[in-house]
Amino acid sequence: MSELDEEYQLDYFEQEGFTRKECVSCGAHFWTRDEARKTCGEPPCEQYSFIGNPGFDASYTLEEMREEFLSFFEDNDHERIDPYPVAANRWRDDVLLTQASIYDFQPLITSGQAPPPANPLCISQPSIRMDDIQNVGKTGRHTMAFEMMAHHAFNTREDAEGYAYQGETYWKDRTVQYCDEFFESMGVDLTELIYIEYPWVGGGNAGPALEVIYRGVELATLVFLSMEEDPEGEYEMPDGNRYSKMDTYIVDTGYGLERWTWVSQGTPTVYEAVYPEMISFLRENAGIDLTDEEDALVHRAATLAGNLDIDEAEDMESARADIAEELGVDVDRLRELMEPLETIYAIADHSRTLAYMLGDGIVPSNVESGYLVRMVLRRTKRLTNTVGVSAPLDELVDMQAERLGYTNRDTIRDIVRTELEKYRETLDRGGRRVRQLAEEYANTDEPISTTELIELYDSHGMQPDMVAEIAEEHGASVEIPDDFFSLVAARHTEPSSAVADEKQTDTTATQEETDHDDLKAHVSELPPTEQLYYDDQDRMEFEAIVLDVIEREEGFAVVLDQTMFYPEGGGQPADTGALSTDDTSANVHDVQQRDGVILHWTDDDPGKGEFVRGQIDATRRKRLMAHHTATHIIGHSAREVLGDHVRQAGAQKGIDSSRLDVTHYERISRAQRQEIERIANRIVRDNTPVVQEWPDRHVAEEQYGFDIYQGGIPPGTNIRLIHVDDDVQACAGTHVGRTGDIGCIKIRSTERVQDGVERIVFSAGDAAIDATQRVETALSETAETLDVSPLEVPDTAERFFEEWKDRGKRIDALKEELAEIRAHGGATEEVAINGNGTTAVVERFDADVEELRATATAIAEEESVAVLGSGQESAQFVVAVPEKVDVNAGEVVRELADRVGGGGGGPPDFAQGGGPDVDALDAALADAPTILQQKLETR
RNA sequence: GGGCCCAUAGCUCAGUGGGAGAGUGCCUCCUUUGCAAGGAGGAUGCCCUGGGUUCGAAUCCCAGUGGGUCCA
Repeated sequence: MSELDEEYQLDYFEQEGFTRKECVSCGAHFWTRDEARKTCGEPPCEQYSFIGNPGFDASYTLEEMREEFLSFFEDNDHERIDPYPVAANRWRDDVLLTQASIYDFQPLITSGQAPPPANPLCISQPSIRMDDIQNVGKTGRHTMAFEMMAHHAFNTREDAEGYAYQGETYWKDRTVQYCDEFFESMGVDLTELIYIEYPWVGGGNAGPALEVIYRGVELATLVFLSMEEDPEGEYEMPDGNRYSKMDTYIVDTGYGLERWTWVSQGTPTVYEAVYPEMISFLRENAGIDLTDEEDALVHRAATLAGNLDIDEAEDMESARADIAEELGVDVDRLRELMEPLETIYAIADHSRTLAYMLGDGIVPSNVESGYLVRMVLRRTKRLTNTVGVSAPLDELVDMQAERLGYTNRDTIRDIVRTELEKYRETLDRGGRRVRQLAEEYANTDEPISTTELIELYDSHGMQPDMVAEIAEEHGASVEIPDDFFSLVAARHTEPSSAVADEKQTDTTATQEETDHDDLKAHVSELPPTEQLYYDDQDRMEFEAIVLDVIEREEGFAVVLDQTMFYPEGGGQPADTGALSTDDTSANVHDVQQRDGVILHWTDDDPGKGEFVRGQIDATRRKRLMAHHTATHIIGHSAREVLGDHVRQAGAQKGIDSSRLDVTHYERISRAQRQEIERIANRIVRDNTPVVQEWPDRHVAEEQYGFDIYQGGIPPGTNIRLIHVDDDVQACAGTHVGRTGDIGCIKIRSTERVQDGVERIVFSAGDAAIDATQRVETALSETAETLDVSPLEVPDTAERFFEEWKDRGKRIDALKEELAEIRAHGGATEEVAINGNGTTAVVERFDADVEELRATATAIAEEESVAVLGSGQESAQFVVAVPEKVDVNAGEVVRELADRVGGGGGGPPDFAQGGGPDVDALDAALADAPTILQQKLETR
């Protein structure tokens, strides 16, 4: 018996008369009340047996089931928690989407650094898993969007200290008991339940776990999260890594809402149970009208399929043949009936996914979660096309959004429409490209090359099957290689230079690491520095005692008992200034925070144990404060103008300007920019106080929502909130006392930093005046040059530009005329080249090539060879040869250009060239007749 | 965050180191009872911006701007 086996020896199992058994089919260990049971009950060892035979007291809708679960646990002393957004990157940076309820509490709460919102708690957490996207609709059981119902309890060991929660709430026995009781409340015969031992591993944590099986389907997973990865650990888990026990141990359960709803209804597929209205709407909309006989056939096929262990779309394809045979129908007929329905199931699921994503404020983009939304949206659009759903996609998403209770439905629809328009343009562009390519290939017997296919997909977003469809309409064939997507992937594996870069970065990182470790040793000995900068943000002087001085390669790191210097963080740069004693003064050029200890980087050693006076560079700090508060105001104004989906995607405060990156699905127009600026300055004029408070984080979340975490999630039981007008944000930065202290805010530019992310660059206070004046100066100077008033500059500039273009045209025309006159008017002299009447004009006139060219052409039209040279800037030749003269202009030019140290060339009838040696120009021209004669003779 | 692609007439694009092009649209005229259409002629352009290479850059190189796309 391995160490882990003991973990499953529960008192509760013993009291209830469970036996531990080994599955005769797969060897898994499981617990059951049924003495006669031989297998673990889960596919492939056993099949589903709930379809058409639920065994629950009643059937439930999604909403009813959710309520049953939550109120059951509420009745058992759990607090009901509102679900978190599906955009998990709003509180953690390691994942994009919420995939389970435990995600809500990682990493700060699971590690014990922050308390849970309630303990114990229950929740129904919307989650999105994109791994199975191609199986959705096909297998009858996969969904991309789902809700994970869960109850959680957070515990710490008795001897553990310093955690945000203390002691044991409950652990394994109670968890299993709750599970039994909940099943019982649904009217289930408990002898049918099976608890399979199934150790759980994920994200650096692990623990024993039980899978709860009922009638062939897994309805819950009870995870006892209690270990962390540790090479020295005593437990070896199925992933091959070693783990050791943590001080915290957490009950992490998962009850899939969709599965419970499905099982309660016993329908052939999960989709019919979960969104029946949407399915019937889509069926009607797509004109899928089955006869009673067909309907019955589909139902029987789905039931058979449901009872098979179909975990992949490919398996469905092979299973289809067996099902068809069993039902005594043709497999193609069955496929014809089933496929449209499968597509509709997927559309319903994807629309729900989109509603969650967009409703929770994910903005489509070419990066991160925004890209995931875009992928799902485009996929859904393609599905609606294949099955002939005519209802617009924004309406489908809206149906789900309404059901899910989102209030920002107008924005959701707007984003869907904007995205669809973008997709349409992409397809237009790609389609044209494919047509063009197809026409080229149509003349050959070759199929369109794989290289082209990859290029079309990777750079132009054209799916290979779409390419095939379009190409075939235009008479070209396409062969899609089986390993197409791995070929695309190969294109993304890094070239050698990138590897070198990476190594470079690695060394730097290692250096920093060493640096960090070294400091860490010092820092761990020291108490956290008291932060004075929050007490009175206007004070710029303080007194402190030097606790330690760490000598660095360059300069010193000074640690004080308390400080007013703000360490770099939250996009706000560090303060600078000085630390002085009676004897010395050290400049502070950087300030950093490590584990609560603030390090002042100085150029001098103030002396350990000394009493120092700190003086902060007040101008710099005040500018930073004004910019920081202004950043909040700009963000708030942008949200007001552009919509509630606007979220901070990054920010950097500065002395002269700051920037705020916000999520938005279109370019910010000039009018919108000006409106944001107007609102921002109105807030400044209102001169409202900027208030800081330190509420309990869960109280803050409850009251203001997750939007307070614009700049990341701070640790701790209490968090610092900054109120600016109606805007509330968790923020560690320093701020002005009243909005009026900012003076004014000037938006300087907006740029698109990524698709879906707009950068707003602005200046506050003095810096705003400076910036405005610089622009004004530039405008004034331009106005002076044009000799008009600044307001007339745009019209005047446009007029000048137009005139300038007109003059260019006029000059070109005049050059043509001049060339004509030169050629005809006897201003040139013809020389005979040979006895057959071939003549040439050899001339130097210092003009630009344009003019030379025009003249040469005119001369050639008079049936004379033209050899023209110009000494303007460099030596330039133009040679033009009439059609009937057998001389290669290119060869002549090369000969001539060689004599001025350059080169040249061109088509046989017209060539140009030149070289840097202007002094040799005349001599070269003098040789021109000879050269021409030679060229003629060698023919 | 990274890779790749694109920027030329109002629009769609060709041109890949030496003379800026096609189709469509536009203007004028002709044909036609009118429409659809046909014929003839014409005007279109900082060839995205700034550097560099070159005797010479729409074309090659670098940077920037704007857009697209795939991947994590």
